[in-house]
Amino acid sequence: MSELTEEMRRHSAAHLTARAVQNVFEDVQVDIGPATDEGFYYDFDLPHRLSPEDFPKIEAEIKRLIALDEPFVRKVVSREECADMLAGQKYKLERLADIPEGEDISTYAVGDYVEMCRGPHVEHSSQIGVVKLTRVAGSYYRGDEKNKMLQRIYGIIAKDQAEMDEIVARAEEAKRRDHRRLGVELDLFHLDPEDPGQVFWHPKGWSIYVTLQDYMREKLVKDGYQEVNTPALMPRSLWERSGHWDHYKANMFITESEKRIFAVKPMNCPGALEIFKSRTRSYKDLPLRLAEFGHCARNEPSGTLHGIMRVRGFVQDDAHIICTEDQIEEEVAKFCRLLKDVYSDFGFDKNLLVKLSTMPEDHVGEVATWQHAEAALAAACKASGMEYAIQEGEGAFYGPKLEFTLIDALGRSWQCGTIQLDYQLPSAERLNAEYIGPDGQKHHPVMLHRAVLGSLERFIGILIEHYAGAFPLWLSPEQIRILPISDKALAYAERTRDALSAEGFRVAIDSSADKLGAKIRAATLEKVPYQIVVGPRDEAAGTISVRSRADGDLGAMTAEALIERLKSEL
RNA sequence: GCCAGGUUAGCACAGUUGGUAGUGCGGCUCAUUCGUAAUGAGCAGGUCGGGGGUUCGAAUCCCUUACCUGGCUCCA
Repeated sequence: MSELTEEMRRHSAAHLTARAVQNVFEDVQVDIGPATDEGFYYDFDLPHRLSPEDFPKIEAEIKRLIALDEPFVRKVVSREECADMLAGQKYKLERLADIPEGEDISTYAVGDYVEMCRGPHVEHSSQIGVVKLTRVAGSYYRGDEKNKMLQRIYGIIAKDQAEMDEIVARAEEAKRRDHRRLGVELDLFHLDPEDPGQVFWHPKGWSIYVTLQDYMREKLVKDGYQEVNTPALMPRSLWERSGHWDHYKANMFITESEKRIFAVKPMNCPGALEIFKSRTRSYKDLPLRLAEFGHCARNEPSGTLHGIMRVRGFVQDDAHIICTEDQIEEEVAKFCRLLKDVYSDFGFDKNLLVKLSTMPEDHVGEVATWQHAEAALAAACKASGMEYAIQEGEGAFYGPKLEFTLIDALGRSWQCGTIQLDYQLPSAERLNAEYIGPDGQKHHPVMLHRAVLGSLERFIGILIEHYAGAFPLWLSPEQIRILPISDKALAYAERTRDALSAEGFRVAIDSSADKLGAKIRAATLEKVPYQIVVGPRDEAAGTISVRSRADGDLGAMTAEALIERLKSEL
C-alpha cells in the first residue's frame, strides 16, 4: 500500500465533507473536492444557502463519520456502472464524460458512500485526523465565469486537536498582523469607501513610502538607471498605437477634454518609449535604463480590491530597459542580482522562488525569437545562481517573463518582482522605436519591463505584515520618542530632540500629562524602536535613559553614545 | 464583474420577539507634575452606509443601491 500522505488525508477529508453535507442537507449536487496546499475544498450545488452557521452541524457529522473508522475501498468500474452509480448527480456525470475512453474509472467507497474518484485515499477514515471547516465561498463551475456559481466549502485538517489549535493560533497571528488593521492602528493610511482602491497616506505611512522610494533610488543609481517622469494623462491616440486601447481599455480610466479622449496611464512603458524616441538614438545609447516611480491607475474589478495590497491607484518601482537582443541576457542577470540584493535587505533572502513563463498559445512573433528569449532568461537565472520553475505557456502574448516570489516571516509567499521581455511595443506596428546600429541602419530595440518591489503600496502592505508593524529602524516613521517624566523635564527633552534631529533622526516628544508608565505603554504599542526617558536626574547628569524595542531598558547613556549606536544599526 | 456574508460614535463591538441607541478604547476639558507597560473626574461625539417600502411605530422586517470581507474569475 502506498505511503500515507498529507494530500491523501486532505482529499479524504473532502470526501467525508461531501458525504456529511449530503447527510445533513436535501437535494445536494456534488461536484469535486480536491486537496489544496492549505487543506481542501468541496463544491456543492444545493437549495440551502450554506453559511458558517452550518459548520458545527456539518463538522459534527464529519466527526461521527471519522469515528466510524470505515475503510476507503477502491474499485475499478465500467463507464456504465459508474454512470448508474452517479444517477441524478449532473456535475459528476459531466465529469465522467470528460474521462478519456480507455482510461480506468475508479470509485472509492466509505461505508455506504461511493464516489467516482482517481484517489489515492487513506485506508481508514480515522487516519484523517481532525477536520475543521473554515469558510464558504462562491466558485464558478469549472472555474468559468460563464457557468453557474457553486457553493464551495473550505476546510483544514490536523493530526489531532492540539495540532488544530496550533493552526488556528497561526491564523489568528496572521489576522493580528493584517495590514488593514495595523495601518489604522499605527496611523499609516486610510481607505475611503467613496473612492475604492485609492490610498490616503498619512504622515507616518508616507514616511515609510518615501524612505522606501529613496532606498530604491539609491540602488537604481548605483545600477546604472536614470530616473524619469512621464505624464499621468495621455491621449487616446497614443494608447491606440501602443495597443492598450485594444487590449486593456476595460481597465483604464478614461476622460474627455475639448472633444479629445485621454486616459490615466495604467502603465509607464509608453512614456518611457516616448522619451527614447524624442531624439535619434545610437546603438551606443543602449542599454538605456529608464526608471520611473510613475503613478498608475487601473480600473480593477471591485471584487479584487484588498486593502493596500490590491488597489486601483499605485506606484511601481518601475523601469524599462531598452536594449538589443544580444544584451538581454546580461541585463536580466544584472536585474536578478539587484533583486536578490534588495530582498536580502528585508530578510527575504531565503526561499526565493523564480518562475519562468514561456510562450502562450496566443502570441505574437516568431517561435525562434521566443526560444532565443526564453533561453536568455534561463541563462540569466543560472548566471545569478537562481533556480527556476517553468510555467509552460504562461508568458504574456508579447514575450516571456520571470516572476520572483518571496516568503515572509509567516511563511506566506508573495509574487513581487518581475521582468518581462517585450518585442512588441518598440516594433514598427506599435510605438516604432528605433536606433541607428553600427551598420548605419535603423533597428528596433527590445524592451524589458521590470520591477523589484512591484507596487510600493502592495510591498508596504507585505512589509507591515512581515514585520508585524515593528519596522526596522531605518524604515520606522518615528525612530525615537522622548518621554519627559513631567513638564519639568520638557525643556531638556526639547534640547535632546534637537540634538537627535540634527543627526537626521525622526524624533518626537510625548508631552502629554500622562504618567511615565502610560507613555511607555503608548510608545511600546506603537512599536517605536527607541524610547528615551528624561527627568531631572538625567538633566543633572547630562544623560538620557534609553529603552530599545528589541533589548528593553539600556540604562543611562549620553546622547552621543545613543547616536553612535543608532548609526551602527542603520 | 460573479456568489455568499456584512455595514451601529474615530476604532473594537453590544443592542433580546419591531417600542426612536449603549459599553470599552480613543478625543476634549479640569485636576494631578509623577522615574520604566494604563492617575482621577467630567464632557462631547451616532439622521444605526444611502434611498424606498411594510407598520401606529424600523438599527431590527422587505426591496434597492454603494462600500467592505471571504472566495471565484480577472491581473494585456
